[in-house]
Amino acid sequence: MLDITFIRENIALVKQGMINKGEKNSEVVDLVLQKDEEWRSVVTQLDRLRAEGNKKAKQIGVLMGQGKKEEAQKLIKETGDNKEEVKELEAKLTTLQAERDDLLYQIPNVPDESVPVGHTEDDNQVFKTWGKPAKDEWLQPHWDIAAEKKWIDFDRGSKVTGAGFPFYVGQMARLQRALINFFLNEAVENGFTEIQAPYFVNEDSARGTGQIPDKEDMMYTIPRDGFFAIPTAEVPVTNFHRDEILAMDELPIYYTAYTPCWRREAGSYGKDVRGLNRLHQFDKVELVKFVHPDTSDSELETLREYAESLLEKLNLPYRTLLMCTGDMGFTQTKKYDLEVWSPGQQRWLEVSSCSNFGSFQARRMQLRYKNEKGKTEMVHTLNGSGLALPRIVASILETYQTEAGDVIVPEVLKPFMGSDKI
RNA sequence: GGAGGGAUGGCAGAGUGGUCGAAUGCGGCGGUCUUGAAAACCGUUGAGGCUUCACGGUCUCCGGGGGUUCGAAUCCCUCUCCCUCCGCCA
Repeated sequence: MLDITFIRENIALVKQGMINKGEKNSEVVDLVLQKDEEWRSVVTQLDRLRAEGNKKAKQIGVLMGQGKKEEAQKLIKETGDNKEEVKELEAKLTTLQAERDDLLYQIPNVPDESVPVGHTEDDNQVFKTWGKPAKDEWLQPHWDIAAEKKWIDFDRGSKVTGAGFPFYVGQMARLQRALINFFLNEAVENGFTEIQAPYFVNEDSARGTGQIPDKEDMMYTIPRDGFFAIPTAEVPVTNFHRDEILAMDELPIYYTAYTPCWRREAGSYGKDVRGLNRLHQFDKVELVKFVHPDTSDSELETLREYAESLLEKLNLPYRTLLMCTGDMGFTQTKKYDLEVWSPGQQRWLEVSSCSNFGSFQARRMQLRYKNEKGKTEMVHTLNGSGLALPRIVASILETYQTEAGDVIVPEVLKPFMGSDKI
């Protein structure tokens, strides 16, 4: 969420940000300010009353200590009416605060000024392209290759769990393990600390990174225990430092974590869900950064460059998109998407999303640091995929297939695969 | 799953109804001393809100939530987490 003081001082900016992100109800900005004013006036009233009550209670204490019971009794009688009023105001304050926060949660993060204004994916800017997308006639989509070699078993996955939960068999399972190892090793060599995280999180964590209330429907739930199956490692890893105040010399902090990810993906259909394009369970190596506010802009660029380097090492053609305001999401100030080329489908597939959240997540999580002057301030958080596996697997199968029907192992994965062919 | 014991400031650890937001020690920061450092000594040192140009004033927070009371870190209820023992177990 945004800082209410920031909103108060930047009304036009926040509203314009909402409009640019495609949020229609920018009048919530006015509503939240109105609520906030009401809230503050009640706080002032309540504080004054409580101060009075505290003073009397203290006096009573002193009198009791001196054994002046009658005088104390007299004072006790006086406190009665005050009490009722305090209770009333407290209830009012709680309500106002809930209403204010509710509105506050509806206001998205303000896009960075370098982000192109636009409404649909057509307005995203191609920031970079790398490699030459293969276009040969004979190229097959990965689902045909995988079926032929019995590498991925979608049918048994459906039987055992449901659609979108495939089995990976034999060399395909090994290829996934190879990718996970490759990605983790690379991340660690680039200064990220490896973390193994819980696969379920509680409600506070889901709220901390903004899945609740914004994207609640994307997650699988374990109602009996109040847990959510993580849709990305971002959730547990970013919440790792929730409710903490970090020392400035601890920053920046870089983490990487491999986890499975679960997403309900309600409403998806058609070519988007074919093969490995969109699954309910998939594997991903995630990257998370906690940084000083002054550095988050440059940290986003190095995060993007790192993610790009993985695709380059795998020798997979890709392009990087700078997402426009309308296509970037609620919590981000700026976001890049990396899309790998799928020769068998002749289309781009998103394999990484690198985002700067500014202090938006940190404020929800009360994740702060002590700055130069000893004042506590919100840190900035960033994250990116490094990388998501299924579409990489798809792209490898399609890119590294030969006309003879083999699939060659990418050079950097050979040490992990123990063979030249899959 | 059963029985019992806990949760206090960065850490350790007092505090069982009344000037307690909290003793004391350690750590941190500043200073004195020193060529420098250490030791010693002195001072300082939680977070957040409201208000104020500022000085300041004031409120809230002793795991979370609720209650009793004029007054709660202290009493009651409840939840969560941790520890010990038993059971089960990868």
